[in-house]
Amino acid sequence: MKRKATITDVAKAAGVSKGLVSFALNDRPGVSPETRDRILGVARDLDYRPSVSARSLSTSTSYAVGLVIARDPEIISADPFFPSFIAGVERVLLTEGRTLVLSVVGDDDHEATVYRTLAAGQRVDGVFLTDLRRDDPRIPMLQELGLPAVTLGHPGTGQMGTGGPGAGDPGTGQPGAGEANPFPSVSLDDTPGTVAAVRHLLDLGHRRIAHVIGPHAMLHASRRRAAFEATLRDAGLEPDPALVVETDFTAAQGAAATTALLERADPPTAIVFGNDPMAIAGLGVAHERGLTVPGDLSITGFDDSELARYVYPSLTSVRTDPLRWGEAAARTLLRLVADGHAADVDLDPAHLVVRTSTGPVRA
Amino acid sequence: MKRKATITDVAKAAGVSKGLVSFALNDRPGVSPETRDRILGVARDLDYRPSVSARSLSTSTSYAVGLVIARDPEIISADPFFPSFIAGVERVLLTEGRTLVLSVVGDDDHEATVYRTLAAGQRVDGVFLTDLRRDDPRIPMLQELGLPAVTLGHPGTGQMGTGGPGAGDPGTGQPGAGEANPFPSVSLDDTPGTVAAVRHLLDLGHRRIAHVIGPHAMLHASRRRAAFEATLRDAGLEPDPALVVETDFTAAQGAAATTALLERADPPTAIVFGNDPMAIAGLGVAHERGLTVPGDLSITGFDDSELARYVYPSLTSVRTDPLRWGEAAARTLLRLVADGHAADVDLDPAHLVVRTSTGPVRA
DNA sequence: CTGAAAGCGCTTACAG
DNA sequence: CTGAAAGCGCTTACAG
Repeated sequence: MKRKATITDVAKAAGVSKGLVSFALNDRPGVSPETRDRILGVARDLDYRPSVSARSLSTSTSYAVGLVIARDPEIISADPFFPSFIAGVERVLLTEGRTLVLSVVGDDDHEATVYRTLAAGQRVDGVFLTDLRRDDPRIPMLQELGLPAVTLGHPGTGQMGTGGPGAGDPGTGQPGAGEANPFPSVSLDDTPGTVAAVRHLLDLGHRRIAHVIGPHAMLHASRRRAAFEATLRDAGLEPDPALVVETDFTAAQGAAATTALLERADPPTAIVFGNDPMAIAGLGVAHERGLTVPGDLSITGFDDSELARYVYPSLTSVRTDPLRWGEAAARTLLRLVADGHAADVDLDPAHLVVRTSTGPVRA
Repeated sequence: MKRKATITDVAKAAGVSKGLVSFALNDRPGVSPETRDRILGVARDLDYRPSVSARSLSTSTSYAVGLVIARDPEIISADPFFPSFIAGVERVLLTEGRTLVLSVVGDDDHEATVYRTLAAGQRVDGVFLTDLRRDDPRIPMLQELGLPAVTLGHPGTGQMGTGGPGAGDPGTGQPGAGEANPFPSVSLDDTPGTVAAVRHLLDLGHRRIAHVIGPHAMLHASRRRAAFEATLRDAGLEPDPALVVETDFTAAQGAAATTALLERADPPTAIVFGNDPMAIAGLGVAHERGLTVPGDLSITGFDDSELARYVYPSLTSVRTDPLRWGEAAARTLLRLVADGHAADVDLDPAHLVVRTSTGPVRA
């Protein structure tokens, strides 16, 4: 294990100044081609790699971006969203020589501390903001800290895309409380997926459709709920609040919600779940109670994880493509950090993937 | 967004030298209590946070550890092992002011590059080595790079604990090819879990038991296979190589393996799967083919993920506790980085959690 | 117990 | 096109 070569070693070996080596390496103008090639050759021979901390100190740049996930460990491991999202992020970071700093914090208190520490210590140049919440306190905090960020979805309207209100899209909801997003957003509108799921069930004759959603505090939960209810109203049905159950996204609460719904005097004939693990747990509960799916109960999931296609019956789900989402978010964040601004990105909206867990309501 | 306070600001405000501030902050001896308190007070007032890159540059320490995962994104998101492991790691990192640098690389070529870059750029002070492979090339590489590491399991014998060969444990296998582990290991012996799963099935009367394992190149796959076969031999049965199917750990290949096994002229009456997603996919295939579980087919999983208890029938699985594993690995790595050495850790071995996906063989 | 200074390995004006 | 020097914000011997 030989001592690491520094820029001084390279300069000496190439017979030039450190400054020139730096210029050559970062290919900035002002270095003659021959000198440049010579320097690069020497650097390669010496297996020279710049020290990130030295660069960071000079440039006030960390060459890293941060993701802090404020969910219970149990949920994170059950829900395939984040692993896929992260894989997408990594895909672009790797080619850009950037690094991902990941933080998993249980509760929200710790969350603020983590952001402050990351920002103050210059650990990261920017962060991803996921699981947007109503009047998300992280947005002003990040602004105050001067830490660039990219939001997943619009803070005003959840994850909504540019679609905007109109064109007969009943799930649109109101365009936010007027608060503009100071950060670029990368959105994947899940409204069409939710709407399609409900319409699909309506078309199959279902009239009592339940909705098992994520934490109310998360914007996308309330937005999906709005889309869900608007679609019902569009069909002339009055949404029954008793058929909406809030959960923390765990399979455990998905199962509990299903049990509660099925034990009602007037149980639903279909349930729309907020993620696949809950839907799979719901499937389990239905089977356990001797119900057949979709004969007695239709079920839809959300996110279309790998398992969706392999459970029995295979799960009708809404595909959101977390991998591409991660890629787009990373590209946007890098651009924001580099240029000081970046345009909003709207990915292809979520769409329904119909499989066999949904069927006609029993006559 | 006010300018960040530096150590110079604190020194000035406290009327002392930068050096003394540094001593006070890192509570090293040689600062009078009163001065110390004054400095700390000023630091708090100014909301001072040391610049990590400046500290890194002075101390040649990055205050970060690395995890590079060389699996296909698809697999990572299906398998809850890593998310849980990472959550455990974070739990201890957070309290130690350390940070996790995560890298996800598809293929193994990129893997080496990533390690070299992390090491050369001084991005991390140490790394976790997961998914140990036969004669793992990463071990000599890391040694050469001078990058401290902690291995999950012993390189010689897979994930085996200290249990060692003997005490009637048929799954022990040979104690490695003599190559000593230059790094401390944190092990969670999965042999007892595998043995218990097979014995459980044998007790239920099963004689044709299949094994759907992970990639052969991964040590734990071959070690579990050895444990599996030894347990069968112990019961006087000759393992049938045709009943062992290698997969890449995806639900897709778990499903395919199940189909292949069930289409045999002499299908198995029980299948032991290498992870839960494959087992759940296997469950789906069985149901799809009109088989009942466990009536016609018994199934066991591995890792005991959250979903295991909520599918139907609930999945008998082997609990490996990735969260505690992550905590222990992080503590060990931090100790190694700080002290230059750390003792091996053996966690409680994996154990079987019996649920309802296993039952007596049909008469 | 405290201060002044050098050094970590880069980048970046500033001169020539 | 190239060199010499200052500076980024810390830590750490070295003196006193």
